[in-house]
Amino acid sequence: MKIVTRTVAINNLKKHIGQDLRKLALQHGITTYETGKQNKGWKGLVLEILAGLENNVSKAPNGLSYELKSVSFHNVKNELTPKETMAITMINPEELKKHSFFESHCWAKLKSMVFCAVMWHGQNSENAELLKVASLDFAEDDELIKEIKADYDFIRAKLIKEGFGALTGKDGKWIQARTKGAGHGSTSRAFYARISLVKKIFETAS
DNA sequence: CCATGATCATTA
DNA sequence: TAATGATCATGG
Repeated sequence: MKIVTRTVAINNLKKHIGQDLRKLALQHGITTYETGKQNKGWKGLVLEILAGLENNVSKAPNGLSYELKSVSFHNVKNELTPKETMAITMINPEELKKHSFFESHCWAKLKSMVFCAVMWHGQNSENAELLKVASLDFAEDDELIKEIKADYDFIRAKLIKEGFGALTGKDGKWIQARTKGAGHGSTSRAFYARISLVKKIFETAS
């Protein structure tokens, strides 16, 4: 098991900017689209490997103190805009009730992330280029963080007051508690970063 | 079987 | 286009 610091991970990723991720996925034996079935998580897996993490799709933490995330981008009026929201982490109802924002997994991951912008080529895209790599550290007194914390507190209060099932993607200004089930009846929830937040993060990190 | 990766489908 | 909810492939 190699030790990969965040800096090293970023440098590793930067070597691949502009390259076709699908080709790299094949080199590393990651199923993308070849079997006829789409693995929606393949980009994330490729990125983890490219960063030097020999991780699989196990649990959330990459073993270190940072998170590796990828976001699809597409062009809107000459501007590169995030196409989708970004999953941050799963919501554990018990932990959400007990922990404040700065004790939460959500914050732990958010404060030290590595973002990968990936070009989106339409649905069922078979290829994607790595557009950009950015790292970002949040400070606890960051203005943006205060607002995110407010969203967290709002969602937390709603969970306690109305229950887990009352949470919806409508809640929150910067982050939301969307459904993210296994797709077979069971549904859980996860924190998602709204597009506006993703965009802001990239502007800040640039 | 479930948690995790992130995208897909539908609606406005 | 944007927003919200639902879904799939993968490995332990």
